[in-house]
Amino acid sequence: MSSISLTARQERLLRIIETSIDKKGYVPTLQEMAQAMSISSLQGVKDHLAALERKGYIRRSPGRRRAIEILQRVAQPEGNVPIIGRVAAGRPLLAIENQHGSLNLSSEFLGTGTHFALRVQGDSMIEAGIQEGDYVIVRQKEAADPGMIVVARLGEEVTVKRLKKKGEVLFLEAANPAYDPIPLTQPAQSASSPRIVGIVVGLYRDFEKKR
Amino acid sequence: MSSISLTARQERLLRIIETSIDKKGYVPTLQEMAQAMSISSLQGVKDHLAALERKGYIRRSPGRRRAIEILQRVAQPEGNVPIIGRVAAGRPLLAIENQHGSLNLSSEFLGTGTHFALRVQGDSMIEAGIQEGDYVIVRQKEAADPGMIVVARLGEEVTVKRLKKKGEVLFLEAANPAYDPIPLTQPAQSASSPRIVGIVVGLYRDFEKKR
DNA sequence: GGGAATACTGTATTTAATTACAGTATCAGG
DNA sequence: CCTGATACTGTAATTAAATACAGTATTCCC
Repeated sequence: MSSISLTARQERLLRIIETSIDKKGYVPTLQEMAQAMSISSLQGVKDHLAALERKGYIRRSPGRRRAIEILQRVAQPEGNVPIIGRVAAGRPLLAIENQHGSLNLSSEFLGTGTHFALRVQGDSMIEAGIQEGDYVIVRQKEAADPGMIVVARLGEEVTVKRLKKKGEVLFLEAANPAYDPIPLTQPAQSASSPRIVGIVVGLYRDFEKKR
Repeated sequence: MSSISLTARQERLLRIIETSIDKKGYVPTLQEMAQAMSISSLQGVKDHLAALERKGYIRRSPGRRRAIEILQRVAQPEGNVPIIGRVAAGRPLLAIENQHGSLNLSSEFLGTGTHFALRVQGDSMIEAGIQEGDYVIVRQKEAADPGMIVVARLGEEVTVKRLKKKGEVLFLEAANPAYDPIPLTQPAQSASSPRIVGIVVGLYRDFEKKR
């Protein structure tokens, strides 16, 4: 999933083209691109397009108007939920290297915010109807209400747990009683202490390829 | 979800435009549309576009090239799974009146074929991890292998069941043992006898709005 | 320190694609 | 039976938008 890197200006132009296609449904003209990038000459835009084509991000049909085909996107389109693999402690959660594919859900099901999907390992949430191999759809958020199913980071590991409140203390509790509840200090005192990274808003299960 | 109806030719043109946008990412030219519709004059295409605009399906920017915005689609875009409401015995399954919205899944998760989504009512499949209110993603198919979870029509009702084989006879069995298994005659002898309409390939659960 | 890539300005030219105009034929509704 | 909508053919005119050409400045790297 790696690709030739773009300069800041080239990436900005590609984003402009992507946005126009997503919002209006058609490709902008060179003049519109020039305006959006604050370039007064069309040649500047042409140079950027040539670079984008050379790097394999777009394909043009010479001479033809608005005939730009996007081969590789830089921005995730609306409703596109990236599937995250391993979650390393130091790295940002949504690092590109980590993406194992994507799920596309209508925004009516997602609501607002940044979302990602995570493959569930183990059977700790089996009693909440979440099985091993399921994808949980997570909205990135550091606060959650008791009763919600959350995704939390414990050092190098990421787990799906239910948030419970006993007295004044918040606990991360597995639906499976075989696991012990984990107390939560809020706000997190150190980098290694448990931290909520998001709340589970949806679930997807694939009955065919249990990879 | 109702709208002004299109003539056969108008609908065909709209489909051609939609297909071009979905596959290539940009709007076709009038000449390309004419060729695709086997019309030798551009005026014929212009007339159809005028009708589509008047009926509110598209929006054009006069004079500007390839500036067609689609306001209302006729064909479901790739990966778009319609959510079906009630399933009446006489009517076709995918009747438009019946659509309650749509789920959008990447084609990597869908595979080939026609799909629809169905909201699960009741707890008959709770032991297979399918809960009330879940959406099952169904691939339309009349044949299924034993062990698969299928959607079957029994007169006016539609149920989600597991297909089992006992000797030479196929049964529709609920995961919940409180329900009795239903024998299946294959091929179906009459309109009222049980009939498989599809196999369950995926499941989506919304943790937020349990409408 | 020279050459190649990036990142532009500015004007002139060309052409892809839309419009415009002038017709013809069919069908449904009042 | 006439009017309005649909469904075209065919050619000419127009213009939106891409090219082409001639430069300049900056940065990176071998």
